[in-house]
Order: sequence, then structure tokens, then C-alpha cells
Amino acid sequence: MSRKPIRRKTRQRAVVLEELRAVCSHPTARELYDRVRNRLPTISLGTVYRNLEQLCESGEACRLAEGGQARFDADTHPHSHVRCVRCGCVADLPDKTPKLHPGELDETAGFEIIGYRLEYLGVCPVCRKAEPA
Amino acid sequence: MSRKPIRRKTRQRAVVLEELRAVCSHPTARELYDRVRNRLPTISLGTVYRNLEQLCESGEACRLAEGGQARFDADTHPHSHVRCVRCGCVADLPDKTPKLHPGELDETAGFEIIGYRLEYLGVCPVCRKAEPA
DNA sequence: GGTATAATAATAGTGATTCGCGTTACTGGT
DNA sequence: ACCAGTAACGCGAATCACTATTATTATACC
Repeated sequence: MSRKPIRRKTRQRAVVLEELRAVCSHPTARELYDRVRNRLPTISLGTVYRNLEQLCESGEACRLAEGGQARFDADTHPHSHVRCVRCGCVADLPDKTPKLHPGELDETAGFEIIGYRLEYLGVCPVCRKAEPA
Repeated sequence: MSRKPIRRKTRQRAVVLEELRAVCSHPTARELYDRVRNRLPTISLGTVYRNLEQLCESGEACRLAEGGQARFDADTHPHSHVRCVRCGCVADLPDKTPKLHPGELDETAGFEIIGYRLEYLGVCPVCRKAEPA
């Protein structure tokens, strides 16, 4: 008998989502935590993580999970990302990249392919100015 | 006067690279550490990390740095990877994916694009057998 | 309003990676 | 071969991102 847990509406999750939507910088959990604390000074970091997790499950946000530190995005429309290889920041790109069709792979090493993850790598304007190298 | 540091040849780094080349499983730093210790029982985990870092810098290896735990690959030929979304293991795929040309992007948000990172997501044979779900 | 329990705040814990530091051992010059 | 200079080492502690625990709070439903 597994009863399904109902999802309660909490002020904390609402604020987390609002603040995530208010920025276009794909913040990390900690960055978002700092923003949210301006409005809910007693919220804990664990709560931010838990609610980001729930928002991803419900499709209201998605995680860009690479490189040790997860970043989150409230824009669930299809688009690409560039990641700065120096500072790790992420920006949006219009979704002009060719669509890949994993189903066409004939050698899958026994894997069941369910999708792919693509991101561009580059150097952001700030880092370019700091050290054009 | 910044003198460039010369790279010394050490037994530890040689063994790390040999062992990395000896496996096809894209090991994590810790997995490689366990292998290397069979030959160099006193090597430290920090040394493995330090040398993997150097090998990546010199192009003799590359890191598949996503999802919390870095994995390393001594095969620097162009090829793709599949990552199991359940257990995190990685396998090689022949490089049949369409080449992307970042230079053709016209909106780069001010970034200097230097490449892209693509990996497929799937479920590995072991995990499929464990829970076909 | 009252009750069951999902969600919270606070905090301790975990696992991966990095850092600091005293020691070791390559390397290039004598 | 010896020596000075300094990468690189081994080790333990520190950091960082994230998860688990637990007592408390507050939401959904009656």
C-alpha cells in the first residue's frame, strides 16, 4: 500500500521559483539561496536544494548538471547553453543547433539511449576582458 | 620575469597514465587510485589527482567532467560517450554524430566559442537487467 | 478549530576534490 | 659525480557541493 504523497504549496518553494525566474544567469543553488534569503531570511540551504529538486521533477525548472556544481534554469523552452571555461558562468543561446537523433545510432554498446546533452564551451565577455590570452 | 615551470618526469605520473590507458572503463580518480596502488602502494590520492590534471593539460588524457564525479579517458581520438543515468558509468561510442560548427553561430552572447561538449544519456546493460523499468 | 503529516530550519554527515606543508628526488649546471 | 634549486611527492586537514537527520512548524482536509 504505497500512498502517494501530496505536494503541499509552500511559500518557500514559491519564492525559490520566483527568484529563479527573475534572473537569467542560471544560478547555482547557493547563488539562488543568497537571493532568496533577501526575502526569506531564515530559509535554509537544504530547503533550496529540496525545492529545486521538486521544481525539476514537476518540469517548472531544469538543471544543467555538469562540472561539480549544478546550475538551474527556469526557462524550459528548448534552447542551448554556452559555458565559460574560465569562470563557469552560463548563458543562453538561441536553439539553432542541429537536432540529433539518438535512435539512429547503430552501435550503442548495449545502452538504451534516452537522449543527449549538449553545451557549447567558450570564454565569457568578462573573462575575455580580464585576460584576452 | 615569470619562468615557465618545467615538467619533470616522475614514475608516479608514468604509472597513472599507463593504468589509465590499460582500462577502457573511463575510471574515476578513486578507481584509478585503487589500480595504481597495486603498483605503487604508497602513492597518495592527491598525487593521482595532480597528475591527472597535468595529463589533461598536456593532452595525454581528457576529463569527462560532468555530474559530480570526474571521469578520465586516455583515448584522445575523437569519439562520443554514453553515460548511464542510473549508475553513472561511461562507455565509448563510435564517432558518428554530426559535426557541429560553432563558428556558424551568429548569436554568441558575447562569448568566444571554442568548442562544444556532447554526451549521450542512456541506461547501461547492467542497469537494464537489474531493473528493466 | 483539530488532526495528520508534508515541509521546514538547523545542523551534522558524506564523498569528491583541493590545499598546505614538510620531505623527497629530478634536472641542469659546475 | 656533486650540488643547488625547485618540481613533485605523501599526508593530513580543509573546502565544497550536496544529502540525511531530527525536532518543529504549518498546510491540506475534515
